Amino acid sequence: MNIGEIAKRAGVSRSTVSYALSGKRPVSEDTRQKIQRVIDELGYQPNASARALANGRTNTIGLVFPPAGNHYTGMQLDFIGSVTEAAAAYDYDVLLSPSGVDSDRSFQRLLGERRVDGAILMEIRLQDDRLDHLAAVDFPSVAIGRTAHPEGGWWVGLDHTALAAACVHHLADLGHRRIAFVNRPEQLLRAGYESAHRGLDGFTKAAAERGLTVRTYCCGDDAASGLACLERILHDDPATTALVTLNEAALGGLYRGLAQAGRHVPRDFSVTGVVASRWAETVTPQLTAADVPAEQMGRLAVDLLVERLDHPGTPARHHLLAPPISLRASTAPAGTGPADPAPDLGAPTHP
Amino acid sequence: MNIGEIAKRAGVSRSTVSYALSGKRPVSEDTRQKIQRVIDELGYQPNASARALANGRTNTIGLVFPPAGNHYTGMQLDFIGSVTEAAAAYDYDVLLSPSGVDSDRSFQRLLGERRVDGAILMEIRLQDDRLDHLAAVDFPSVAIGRTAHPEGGWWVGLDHTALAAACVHHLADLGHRRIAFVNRPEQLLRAGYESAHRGLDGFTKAAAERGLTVRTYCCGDDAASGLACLERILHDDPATTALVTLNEAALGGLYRGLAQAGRHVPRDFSVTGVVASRWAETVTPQLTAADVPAEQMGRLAVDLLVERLDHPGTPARHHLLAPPISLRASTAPAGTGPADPAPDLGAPTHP
DNA sequence: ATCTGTGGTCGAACCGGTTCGCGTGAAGTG
DNA sequence: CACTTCACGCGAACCGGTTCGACCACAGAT
Repeated sequence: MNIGEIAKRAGVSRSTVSYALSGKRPVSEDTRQKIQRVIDELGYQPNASARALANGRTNTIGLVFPPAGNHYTGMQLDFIGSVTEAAAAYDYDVLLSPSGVDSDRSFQRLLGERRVDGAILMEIRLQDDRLDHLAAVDFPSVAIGRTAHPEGGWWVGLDHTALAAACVHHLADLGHRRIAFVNRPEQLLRAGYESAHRGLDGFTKAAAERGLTVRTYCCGDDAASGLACLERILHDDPATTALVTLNEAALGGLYRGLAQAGRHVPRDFSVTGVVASRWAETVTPQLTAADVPAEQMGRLAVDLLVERLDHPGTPARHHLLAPPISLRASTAPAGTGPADPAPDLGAPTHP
Repeated sequence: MNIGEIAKRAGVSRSTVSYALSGKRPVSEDTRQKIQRVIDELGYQPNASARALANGRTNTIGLVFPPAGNHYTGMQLDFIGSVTEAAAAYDYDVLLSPSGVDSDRSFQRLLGERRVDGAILMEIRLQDDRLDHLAAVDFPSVAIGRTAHPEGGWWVGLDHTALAAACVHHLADLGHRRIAFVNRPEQLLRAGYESAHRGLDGFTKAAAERGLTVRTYCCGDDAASGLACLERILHDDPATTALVTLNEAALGGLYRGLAQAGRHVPRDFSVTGVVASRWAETVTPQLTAADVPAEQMGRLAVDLLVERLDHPGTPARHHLLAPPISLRASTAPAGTGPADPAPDLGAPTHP
């Protein structure tokens, strides 16, 4: 079931079969049909490894998606799905690598062993050794996210600074004066995750601009952490009336914490942030948030990578997205509820 | 940067380098060190395609994960993550294929072009043409899920029948007499998805056994559908006091519907089902449910596949899991709330 | 001193494709 | 009619590994 077998049965040489298939040289209609019949009959498909070896391309792209903390987030799922489908449209397959760093065996395999033609990286850090490495060896790649110095790179990113600022302005416009920021886990912040840093920056600057009183928190990527975080927020400043979050996995926990503290959303407390729409719509009341356009980003990343692969030497391109805030039901003007919380609500307990 | 270059610089033949690397024939300590030095110096890594071509194994497994309906579910994410990590531990890479059927280009590439040594399939149907095809050509694969006739196959599955029944018994024990079943989308049921069918079976039989009054519903995989579904449930039978669901993506919508209808969970209405713990813990109150052990299932699937690859001819094995129900906060004895809902609650409206 | 065994190495063949150079015969051109 | 042009097909080399058979040197056995 290899090309030699086909050639033999069709009574031609191996090269003729190859040319009949690729069309890179003319082949008479007669022999082409003869070959095609044999191929259909035997159900022949050329071996991918042999082809890759011969022409130096694997027709595979690598998707590097390190676990964020200990588990994977919903946003990662959206990226994986959209990247895979976009790649399939270009007849590329996608190879997964859970690598967090440059030195991971899996990362080394991708590059060193030339398993993939190019790579898409997720969970970018402001200083990212993987991207540095890739740039140093001039390996075609596209980042979903951007480093501290994205100039001259290929990436598709979200303007977390602007998005977080927009959330602040939205709350400030509604009259909120004391708001909290719920970030990704501390370990990710320390590791330099760009969304965590840029989001925090945007929040802090916009809050200063509007003269707001703020507190910022790190929060684990799960509901229990969200609950605990909300309890800390209300403990630290019971007069807080709103929060902004980047942490979609904690969202359910934040809501639960508010419910347990007797704060009704949005009457007593407004919640907003930067979250994929599927999560924003899951909670009750639905979250007013900047929707992360994950499918679009995945598709754009593949488009960029394919362009880079097809036209080596093209100057670098990128896309910086800043989706608008979708008004749903979790924010409301401040002060419609009690301005000062009842004294016994300061440190809520739970079962 | 190929093996010939290494050989030249080390002053030996290509075959000697190969043997030094693989250890399949003795190589003197001297030459081995000489070779190793050159390799370290040049950072040489053998080309994966060439190696795959020569020894007929790609060291890659395929993960076939069709979109469920139009998008991907959280459970799929958990599988993808755990499969990828388990595979990495065996030094296997994972190739993604979003194929729904046998004839997809991406599926054909995986098999016909021999891109992978084996495959793991998700979203199994009771009659699954992909599995039939794989069995026919004796291609090593493991299913996450089981068909109508799983005998003699390799799979790791969840006992949806028993799990759904356990939910029913749990509710019946609490005194609920009128309960609803919220299934996956109708299109998936029609397509023969095993979880949807076996879950429905288990629910129906157990309900009959306990003499309960039931209604069953299909529901889209998103919050809006969940809300709509709950409205239908209360419209069709306002006396319903509990529901069982397999649909984790609809969960948020179901809760929202209950809230809008003025039914307090769990006082007026109990909710349970078969749902991954990360989702069960996100909603408020947390869901009492049979937790889908997705990470464990992914790991087991990889274990089975690797065993099958390493020892061809081993008799088929499988794992059928039936995790217990985790008691959380969404179920309570029936009848503690109003037995008959207030008349104006029959057909709730929403903004 | 010859035979046998074995550690160590090499050259060549092979995996299954692609591609280059060349040869052929027929058609087109002056 | 000689001369180019081009469609068509073949054989051989190549991609970068692995593996088989053979060879040599030196050890221990007889």
